[in-house]
Amino acid sequence: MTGKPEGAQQRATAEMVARAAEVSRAAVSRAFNPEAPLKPEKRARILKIAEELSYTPDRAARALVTRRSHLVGVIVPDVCSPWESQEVDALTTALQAEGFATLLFKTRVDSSMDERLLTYMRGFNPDSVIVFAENVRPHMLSRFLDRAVPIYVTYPVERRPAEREDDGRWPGEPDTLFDRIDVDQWEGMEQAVALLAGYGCRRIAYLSGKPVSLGQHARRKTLEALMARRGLPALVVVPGDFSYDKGYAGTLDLFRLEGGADAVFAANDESAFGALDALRYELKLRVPEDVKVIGFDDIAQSHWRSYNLTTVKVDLEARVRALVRLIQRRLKTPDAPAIAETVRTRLVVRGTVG
Amino acid sequence: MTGKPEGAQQRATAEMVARAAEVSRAAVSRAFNPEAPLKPEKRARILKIAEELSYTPDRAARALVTRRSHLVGVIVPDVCSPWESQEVDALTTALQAEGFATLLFKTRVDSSMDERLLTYMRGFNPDSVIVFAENVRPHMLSRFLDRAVPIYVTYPVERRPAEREDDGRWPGEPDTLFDRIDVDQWEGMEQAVALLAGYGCRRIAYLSGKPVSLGQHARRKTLEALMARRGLPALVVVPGDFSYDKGYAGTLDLFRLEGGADAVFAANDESAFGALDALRYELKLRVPEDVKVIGFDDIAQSHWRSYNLTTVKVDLEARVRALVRLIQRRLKTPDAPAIAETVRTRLVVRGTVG
DNA sequence: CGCCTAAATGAAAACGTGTTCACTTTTCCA
DNA sequence: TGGAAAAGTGAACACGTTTTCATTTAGGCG
Repeated sequence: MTGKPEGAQQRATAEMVARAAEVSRAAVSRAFNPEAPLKPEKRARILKIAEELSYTPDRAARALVTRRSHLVGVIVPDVCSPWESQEVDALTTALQAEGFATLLFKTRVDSSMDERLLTYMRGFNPDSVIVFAENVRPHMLSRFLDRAVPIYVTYPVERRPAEREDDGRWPGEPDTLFDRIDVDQWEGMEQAVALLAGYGCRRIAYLSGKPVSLGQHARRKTLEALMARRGLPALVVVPGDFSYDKGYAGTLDLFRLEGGADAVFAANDESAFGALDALRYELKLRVPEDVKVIGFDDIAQSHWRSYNLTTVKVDLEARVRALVRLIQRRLKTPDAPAIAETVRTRLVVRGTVG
Repeated sequence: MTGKPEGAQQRATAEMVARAAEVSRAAVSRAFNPEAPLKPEKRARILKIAEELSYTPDRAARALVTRRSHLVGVIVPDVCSPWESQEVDALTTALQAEGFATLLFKTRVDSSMDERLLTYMRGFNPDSVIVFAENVRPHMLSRFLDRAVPIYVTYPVERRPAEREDDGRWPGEPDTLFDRIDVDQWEGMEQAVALLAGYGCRRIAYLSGKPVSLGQHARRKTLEALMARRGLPALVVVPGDFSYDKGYAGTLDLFRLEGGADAVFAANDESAFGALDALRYELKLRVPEDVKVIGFDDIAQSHWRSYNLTTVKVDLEARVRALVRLIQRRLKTPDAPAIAETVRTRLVVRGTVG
């Protein structure tokens, strides 16, 4: 008994279908391309025979001549993270519906973007590349990928002030080379700060994510700007790395060594869970009575009864829709000017505030 | 300012490298294949020039002639689920290290396996296919994929009794056509039942997963066999679908309508969280004092303080290692007999028991 | 220095498809 | 019915590789 049993026929080829249908190979090719001119009854006959032989055009061969692989490279630091897996899930579904396939690659968010990974990925000829690693800056990508390949970097920005303060990390405006999806963090965070202020919170702590993440950096800047507007005291910044464990430990440090806070604003939901558990089980504080907690993302776990987290929701569906729309547009008109779409955020109020 | 600026040169081709290095195209090809005969200094020169032109062999073209795409198709029902995302993550890392890329597809676990998806996927010529959808039976796959493509179905089985009782769903032993990774659920569940019995639990409920899942079905069978051995009363089966919400609702039903239980054994960790929250926050019962709870998988969230779940851990790393090992073996010797590797399970004791 | 063997090399043939370009057939209108 | 325009069709080329097969070059030994 072998893994490749006797009947292991090779895949059917267009040539074989052509022979069986007594037409030319070109006709077979045209049968699978709806726009190509071909007499309807002939197309039907060809497709029928193709079905019987279970023939499908070989995408590798097709890619060679059409310059379209229908592959979309997706670079993600950590598929395990609930937020990223949610994003990969939605994206894969959307791409699949449009005739693409997801080519998944992993990088480490704490390493600078691996040059080898980009070269490696390029070998597969993706039609497009989506980078969810927030530490990746476009100028890295431009060195290694063909300009013809549209690249999408999801880069969360603060909306106001329009000028970015810490621009050393985003030099020379190379971002206009790429289409971009921006997450407007202002709106949701404005609502969050308003809510906290309404409850009289003054001393607010920010439980940060990995320092290399541009997104969490923007989050902190936004928070500081919003608090300054309301005349609140300076933000207390607690180092973190997006993980539950760091959220837990950081919160312990905050309350044992740094004098605590009225509210903890976490860079993402997962670390907010860590903060919650530290407050409740280790520090014996009540949430929301003693301390308020707010997260960022609104992952599926946030509505679980044990956490029931108030959080700033990013419109993931809209983000994925925009992404796919931009890819299609770019592939259709490669020379169109680069554009940036913006995705909104809004506060979801649950049990950890009020 | 356009998305495809003036300097948008096409990708370098072997032909261009050959011309620049004043050698033949064949030499360039050989330079990238370490086993191919080529004078060392010449290889070095070619590689240097290739580097300068940032040339990489086109994998689509290469696949056409070598019949190796270096693509591995992975079919997953739901990337969002913590367990599956953990598996995809580990697998992607391992495949990447071996020179493969993950081609990710999504199906719905509650649908019967979509035939269109398989045909669609086949068009990309994956070297191998890994199916994590537990409802997929091999005979579906054999109709749509070439026999030359090794397929891996992860199929959790009960170890003892060796004979499977409900074999209608796994007809005619077609499984020997494919390499297989089996999860031996017996060992870990034996430990779990022993622990529960030690605490005097007699009325045990099983919070099941989706009915179509062969894995959860095997889990129930194993549990029943283990309980029968110890002379425990019959298992109380609560319908579920692996989700938190169903775990929550199912547990409410169990205690309000079915008379409750001493212990709840959930088909996976996520639904165990639902059970826990229902017990604590809605039914006002104490865990583990009033009711014990045990999960299955040991996902990352299980050690979070709010849950701190006792659970049966599946050795994910071993499973992924075995998977990659089997793929390599099959690609090297396509005619080798099909084999099945077994992955162990063991109980991780945390706070929800004892 | 000359022969024989082994290693290195390039020309050319695949691999399976899409597409151009002539060519043939059909359709439509006068 | 004739002719022109339109539509349908097939042969051949291109896409970028790997690999076979002659051929050339280098190497070792007498």
